Amino acid sequence: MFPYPSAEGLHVGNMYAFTGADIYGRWKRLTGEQVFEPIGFDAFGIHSENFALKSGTHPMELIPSNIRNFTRQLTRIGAMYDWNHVVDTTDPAYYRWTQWLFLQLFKAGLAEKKEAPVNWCPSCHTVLANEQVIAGECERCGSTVEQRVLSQWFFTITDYAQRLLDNLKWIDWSDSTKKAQENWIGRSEGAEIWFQIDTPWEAEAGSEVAQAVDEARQYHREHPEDGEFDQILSVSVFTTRPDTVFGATFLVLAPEHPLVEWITTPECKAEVEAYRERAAAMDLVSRKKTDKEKTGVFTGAYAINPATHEPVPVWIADYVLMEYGTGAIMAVPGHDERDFEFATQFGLPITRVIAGAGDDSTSPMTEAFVDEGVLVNSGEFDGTPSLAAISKITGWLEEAGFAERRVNYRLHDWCISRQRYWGPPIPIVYCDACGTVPVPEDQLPVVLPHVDNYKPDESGVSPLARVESWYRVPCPECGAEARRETDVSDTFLDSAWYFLRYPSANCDDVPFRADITKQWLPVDMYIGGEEHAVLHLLYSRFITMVLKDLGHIDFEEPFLRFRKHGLLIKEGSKMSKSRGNVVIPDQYLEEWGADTFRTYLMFLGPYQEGGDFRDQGLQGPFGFLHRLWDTVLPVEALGTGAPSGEVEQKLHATIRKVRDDIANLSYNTAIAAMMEYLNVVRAGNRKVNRGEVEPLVVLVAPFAPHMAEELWQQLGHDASIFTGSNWPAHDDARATADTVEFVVQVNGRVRARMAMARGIDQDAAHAAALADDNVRKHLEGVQVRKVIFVPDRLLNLVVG
RNA sequence: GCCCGGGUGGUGAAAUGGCAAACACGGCGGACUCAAAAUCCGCUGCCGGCAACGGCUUGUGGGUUCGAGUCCCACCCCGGGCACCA
Repeated sequence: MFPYPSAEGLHVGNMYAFTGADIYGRWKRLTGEQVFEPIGFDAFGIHSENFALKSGTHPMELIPSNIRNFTRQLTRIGAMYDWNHVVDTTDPAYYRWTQWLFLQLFKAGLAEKKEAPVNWCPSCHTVLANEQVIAGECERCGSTVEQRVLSQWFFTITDYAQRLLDNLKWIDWSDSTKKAQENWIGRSEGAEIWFQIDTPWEAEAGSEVAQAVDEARQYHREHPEDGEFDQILSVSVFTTRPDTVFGATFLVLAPEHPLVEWITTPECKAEVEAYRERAAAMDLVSRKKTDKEKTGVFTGAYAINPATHEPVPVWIADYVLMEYGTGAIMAVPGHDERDFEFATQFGLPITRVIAGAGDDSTSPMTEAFVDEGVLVNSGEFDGTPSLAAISKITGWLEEAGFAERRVNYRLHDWCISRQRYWGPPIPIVYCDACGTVPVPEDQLPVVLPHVDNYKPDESGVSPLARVESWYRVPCPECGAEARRETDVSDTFLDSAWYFLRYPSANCDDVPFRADITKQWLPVDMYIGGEEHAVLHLLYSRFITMVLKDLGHIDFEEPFLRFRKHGLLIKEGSKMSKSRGNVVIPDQYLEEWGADTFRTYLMFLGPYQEGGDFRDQGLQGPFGFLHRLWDTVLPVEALGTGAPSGEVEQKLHATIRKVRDDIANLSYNTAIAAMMEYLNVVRAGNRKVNRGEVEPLVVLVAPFAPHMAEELWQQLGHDASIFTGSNWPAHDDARATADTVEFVVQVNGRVRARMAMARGIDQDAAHAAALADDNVRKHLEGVQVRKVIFVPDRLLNLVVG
């Protein structure tokens, strides 16, 4: 994963991630594979822009200087990057193709413009992401955040929800990452159910509502086969619990629901309007707080429960969200905690329709019963187990024309518009005559102009909207005066396709060349932090699927294997600027060298779980590498005999273990195995042979490439250790020792350990055990009832 | 509330159901040194014992098993993610 080049410079977390990936790549190369290991810079986005605003340096100067600094640091960490294929998302030669990508989605109908509520900080004059709203206030200035409705570009990623979910079954990714995506996509199966409005009042003659109802009635008379009339005068709800429909004692609509205007009675109008206004002003984060007290108002309207045929009141409340399902729910207070709370607060009826163990149809309800049970108070379905009733009742309502089976996803469409400056302009032109016109591909890139005042203002539009000379352009179709889109696109779009660009980074005429892409992609191994589990990794998958569907590539998953690495902490606590405990690699590289630093980072804990960085810990790998150096040099002092005996066995076992551990990213135990081997080689100050250490130099090369390279040359090789395939072969037969340490237990407690020949049979082992004094002592006066024999491991004598 | 991780010596951590604590750090003792650093050697989970050896020990409580850090059930704590998603 390429870094965001911050002004602070390379963080040790970056280096941790990159080193882990580099070791895997270097190991692959040592085994003779061709490896492409690229690096680049994800340099657009609000992060850089905010830093630029604060520091007073324009992003167009700030970013190149940050990239220079990062490049300097990255050349020192010992990674084998291909510096001829660097990608920089802010380079017009790159974002030209990001804009091209937008156009492909636009032409395929996957990009659409629609109104959407956003968080707005009235003092910073900017749209805020949900993460930037803390307790209803702007994280930077503390002003109360408002909700605004803006027109934005969306990618319809929801069209791909099922496929994004299905492919998770076969891609080889860390389980926790797959699980996070599964939760984010949030598939729920259920039903859409229609509740007909039982209008208890006559709409004011001549009013909009009365007119619309008349039109609908008229249409229905002419087209009875459509059933449109029912649709207009009914509330459609989504539920995963159709089994509880007999307990739906009221309906709740989201305050923004369009039907509210139609059904609210004149008496309730004032209150409803006031409530809707309040909800509209509230920021999106605090509105969704679960611990907030339930609020809501009655619309005056009633709807007919299709199961009970009873009228139920229709309310509006902000705990129902317009963007999920149909924006309306059937409230079942007896069996849903939120509905129960709402009903209790407003004195609405609560009916039990599912009985748990020990309940009957009249058991009082003091809290929502959400478990499985048996249906009660549900007409002909009484006695049905609730799980089975889900399908039965759905079918029954379907037959009567009141329901339809439905799948809903929590995943929302991807809003890619940003009313900011530091991003690629969205390549669209608005023309009065031609409408929304895509910029022709041969006119890309739409270059982001250098703008001195790029600070966002209260208008809610991008800073580019103040640059008339830039946004006034002739329409590409009719030539009339037209206006550019002044929003830029989301940074996540830049990073959703960069892996495709890497191998083709030097191609000017296409985003990625077909032959090169075929050779190198999809990515064989992708390593990165869990913080990107959903956004980046999901968007990349979506974009790849789209490009496959549009015929640009022939695979639909970008990363065949993904492994997340863990989080590095410092002496027990999270690294942060405010704590002042952030580890800057520079000083460590200076003091210890890249080889020691890399090896330590990989040794301090299991790579996929993270670990605790302690300065003292560097001593271990430092000593190990130095001992290796001292053992190999001077080369003339090394003996020439072939490895034999214990050293030979340990060598073969070590080669195998290091290979297996690197393949599993278990770097810490790979390093421990190499240390153990070196300890055996050096034990008792024995004479060391060349054949015993030369393979170790190769094993250590992925971790300490500089030193390994030097030792390799000292050992007389001309070419780099990473050319050809120098990974040593091992022999499984020689990796196992002839004798094993065998354990004798009495009742599961170890009473003796003895060296035995490998492959010894039970009788011989038993005889040897009985010859041991301590074992005999523990067998005195008792009878052996059972003997457990585990070959080459242990003998357990069970006595009683 | 839901979904992932995790809880093992003084510390970072190892351990296909089969010797808990590999590998390191730190500490203690020793060699070298006038001395210190560096380096090298030895010891180092806890309790008892001169020792042989014995007992105890992987967050808590139960269970399965000849045998559990590992599997099952219930719970506690820590880290991360999602969250009024019907």
